[in-house]
Amino acid sequence: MIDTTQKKVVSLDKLVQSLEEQVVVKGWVRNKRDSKALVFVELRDGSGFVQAVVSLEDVGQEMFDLAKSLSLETSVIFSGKVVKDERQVGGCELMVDAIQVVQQPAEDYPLGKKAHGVDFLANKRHLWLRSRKQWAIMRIRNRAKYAIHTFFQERGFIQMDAPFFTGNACEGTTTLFETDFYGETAYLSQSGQLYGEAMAMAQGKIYTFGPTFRAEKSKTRRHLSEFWMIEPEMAFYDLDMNMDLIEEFIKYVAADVAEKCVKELEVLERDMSLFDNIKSTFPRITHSEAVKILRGEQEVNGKTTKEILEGDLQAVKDRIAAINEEISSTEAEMAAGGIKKGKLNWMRSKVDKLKNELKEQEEKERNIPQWLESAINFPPGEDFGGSDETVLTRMFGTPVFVYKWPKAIKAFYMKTYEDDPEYVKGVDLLAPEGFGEIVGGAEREDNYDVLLAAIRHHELPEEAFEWYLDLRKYGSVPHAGFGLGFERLIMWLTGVHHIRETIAFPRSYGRLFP
RNA sequence: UCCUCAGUAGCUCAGCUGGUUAGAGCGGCGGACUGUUAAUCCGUAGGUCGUAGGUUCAAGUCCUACCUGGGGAGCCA
Repeated sequence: MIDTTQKKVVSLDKLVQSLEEQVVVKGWVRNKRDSKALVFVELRDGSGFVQAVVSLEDVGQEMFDLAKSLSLETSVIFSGKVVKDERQVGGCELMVDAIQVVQQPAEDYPLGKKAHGVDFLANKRHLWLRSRKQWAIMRIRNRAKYAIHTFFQERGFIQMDAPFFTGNACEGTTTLFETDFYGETAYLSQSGQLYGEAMAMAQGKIYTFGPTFRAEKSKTRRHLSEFWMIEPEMAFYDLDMNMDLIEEFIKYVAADVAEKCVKELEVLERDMSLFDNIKSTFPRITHSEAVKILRGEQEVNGKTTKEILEGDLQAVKDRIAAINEEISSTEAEMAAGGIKKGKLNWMRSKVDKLKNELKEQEEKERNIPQWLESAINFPPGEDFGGSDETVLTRMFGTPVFVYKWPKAIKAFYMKTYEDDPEYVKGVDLLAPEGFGEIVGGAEREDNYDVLLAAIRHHELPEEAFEWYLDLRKYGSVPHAGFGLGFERLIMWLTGVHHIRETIAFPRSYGRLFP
């Protein structure tokens, strides 16, 4: 039994500050390697990681055998001396003098050290969260959330909570979850925006930060049934001010995460060029310009979509050739024999990785011509598909604002251009690297008659919008706001290619457990 | 709802135009190794090949339906 009251208990992220001291650490066994007189135990405690070294000479046979018997994810308390070791990631390791097992699992830990498939991991999400990569993502999510609140709080925004139960499908477009509300049909909220507008007329500048629900049977890596959204709403803001705010906001959050989550981004091997690209001014183009760019009628930095995409396609083809070459040469080498087992394993895992990359590249090879086809033949006045967003941001390499949208494809509450009534003052911010639309916003229609006409035109139940129309009746002002998909932002910041990894327990089509 | 790909050991996968008794690595277990970083060596256990039909002398392999999952479309953040 280790007397934790007599010794200094240290969290692993701070361990290096206690060099040459006797300390106690508490955590879980992440991995273990043993030999005749040494056991290496990799520990994690939530704050960080360390390698603990148990030497037979130091601890005696009984405790050494205990160390040897530790299995993955055993919860433990170790005491020992912190020693400097440049070979270790944290710069130090723990020379153990005593071990206490808190709980030793009776069964093998289901998650191995080798890669698993997505379905298996999703079913073991409650355990998957303990792994390094998920640990890093959850910490970045936490930091981003903190940064978002800080950003708005420092600028005088008031946080508000919009209701989850709503009486009507407010924008009338998406499929919502139905529930029973004391005998009445209620829906789970798909957006807090309309309520945010009411609060903005009371508080000036507000933001919501809560869950929203969409019952779309989407099976893509960008969709969730339950996700978190940040929805600021500002009185006396027009579209330009809205875009200024979005840009400042995104830059602030990204810079904060880049500064405060260095370790986490390292674990994720995030390509840090993102955080440089984001420093430049985000281009602002109208929907009509975006269409021209897609169709190849307008160049970006002297290049057309055709030139860029054909270049990308060639690069993909070269990569495929290179992968195939590497796979066959490695396999030939393996078949030739005379290779040590360790090396052979290494080669085998290399081939596995290459084959996976090959599948991805081949998918790209199939996709790019379709993307180009879709871009070049893009019908003016339509909304963008996923590939069009990818193509568009590919042209710039930075986030891009697309504003001034055709009225027909946008929501009823967006303000019409006074001098160009076929267009509305909506704006989307598209993230690069294929992450797609992360922000959707607009200046809201503030004229009572125009808004009422829009509600009727969209055949929405007028009585449900009476209170919303009231906002235009009593002291209506120009106002604007936007919605940021929190998980999409996290995807982009972390570079993970699946939105289901950005939230602790994702809810998506076909996934209710764990 | 539609298109598309997949389901073989606990996990990740191989299994060719159907043809003896179903393969590997990891993990497990037993043993060896004084410094290892999913990556030392030897041995060992582990499978009604998603389900149900069908074709055939013969089905993991071909056909049909269904189930489950991946990716995408639609819709969106």
